[in-house]
Amino acid sequence: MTTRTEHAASAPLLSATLSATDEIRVAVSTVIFSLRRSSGAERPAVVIPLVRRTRDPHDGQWALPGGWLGGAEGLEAAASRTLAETTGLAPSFLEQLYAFGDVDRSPSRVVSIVYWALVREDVSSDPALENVRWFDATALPELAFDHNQIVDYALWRLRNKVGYSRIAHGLLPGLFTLADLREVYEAILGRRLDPANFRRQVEGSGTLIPTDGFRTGSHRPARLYRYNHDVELAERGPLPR
Amino acid sequence: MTTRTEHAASAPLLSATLSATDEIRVAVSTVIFSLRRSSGAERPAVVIPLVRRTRDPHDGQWALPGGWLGGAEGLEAAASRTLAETTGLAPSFLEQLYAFGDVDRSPSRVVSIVYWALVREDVSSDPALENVRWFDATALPELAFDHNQIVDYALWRLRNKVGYSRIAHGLLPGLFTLADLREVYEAILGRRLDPANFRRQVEGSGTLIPTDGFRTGSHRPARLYRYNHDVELAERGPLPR
DNA sequence: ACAAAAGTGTTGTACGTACACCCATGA
DNA sequence: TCATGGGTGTACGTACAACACTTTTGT
Repeated sequence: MTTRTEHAASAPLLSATLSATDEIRVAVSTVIFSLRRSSGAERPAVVIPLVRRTRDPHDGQWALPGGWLGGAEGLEAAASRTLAETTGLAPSFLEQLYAFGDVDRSPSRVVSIVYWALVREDVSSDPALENVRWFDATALPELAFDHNQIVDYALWRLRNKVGYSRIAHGLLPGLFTLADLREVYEAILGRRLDPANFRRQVEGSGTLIPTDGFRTGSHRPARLYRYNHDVELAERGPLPR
Repeated sequence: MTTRTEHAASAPLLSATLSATDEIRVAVSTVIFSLRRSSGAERPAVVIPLVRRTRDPHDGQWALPGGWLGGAEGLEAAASRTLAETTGLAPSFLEQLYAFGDVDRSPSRVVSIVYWALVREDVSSDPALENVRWFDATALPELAFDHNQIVDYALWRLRNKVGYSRIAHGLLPGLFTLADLREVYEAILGRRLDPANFRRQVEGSGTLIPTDGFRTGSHRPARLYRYNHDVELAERGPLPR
């Protein structure tokens, strides 16, 4: 048995089905989360932008924004490009989700490196773009390729990560009340949280800085906070950058 | 601004540096963890197999086992193949780690999908293979490419995951004592654990089944346990398989 | 008998949850 | 004045760390 470790040459092994690598193409897609408050007095909803396909594999269906990886472009850079082209915004959080490479996930052989991102809700309703629509992440239509599974996984990661990191701040503008922040958690987790306990938890975490401002408008004014940028939104282990 | 979502065609965007995708090749590598008990009365050590490169990029240096992704081969299948070629063993745990795709991580453009795996220590010392050597994971030489960073990240994931899942069982044979299991945790985490508290924690988790066997030899005999295969080694969210 | 590991019991602290209660504002 | 959300106080239960203690073997 031969040991194959070379990254610069490949010798056929046992089976002829291990064909040349040139047939494999690399794509980068991104699951972009934002928040949309329905015009009424509703709770905010987690939304993601999808793009309608205009070509043959799954023509007409909705798909995640993405594109081919450029030859002089890193993975994260490709995801950022995707994101800018779709939303026109800079993400407050961007992380690799997973690499999908099943043989039958596309008619041709495609390995998709999928990222997920958060964008603040400020201007995310900036629809100067054709063929882009924002969907409620919990009520998606049938998407192209395996993109439904991918979004499910991204949602799972989001809900998971919100429990042990401070990424929820990445969905809010610079100034916000504790009720705003709690609503983000509630929208992501899908359940109500106790306001009193939530306050103490997040106040004790050292990630919030109280300001002198208050939000007035209804009932007792609520203090405005801003995010403490000394702490990272999420730890990523010993990964580059 | 044009929105690009097509997975089947790529139109050049703004810059000519986004060249054709055919130059990009996809490799799969695997960080394989096992345990090695030094012959003396030592604590077990976390070890990984490395392969000496015999070709030009980083010729002679040690590198992670891996190879080119086959055209008819899924990502996980490619990692399994790698693993079998290196150790001759079936993994007790196999999970995708990360996709590395920086432009300058190799002289040619290579995107590496990296997996990490656990193999039980039974036969992992089966060195019928050339150019393969097992190294203490905490004392590695300088490796080829960015493989030192990759191993660091895999070690971080291992230490992390051992805290909230039962993957430690994946490093032990079918029957083991609580002291065996505790030693695995101690080897991975690098610190001693209280035997009394450890016992209660793991007994209460429902993942262990006590057998009638005991291990004798020194002092009071210890009960042998086996793993409860009804529970998964680790939850993976809504991922396929 | 003694050393050492196997195994049990007890206690204190930290933290999350539930919920009662007061405060400040708009209407 | 009342309704409502902002904000504080408190009691309970679980989880975990620390550590004293008993049990069972080999030597």
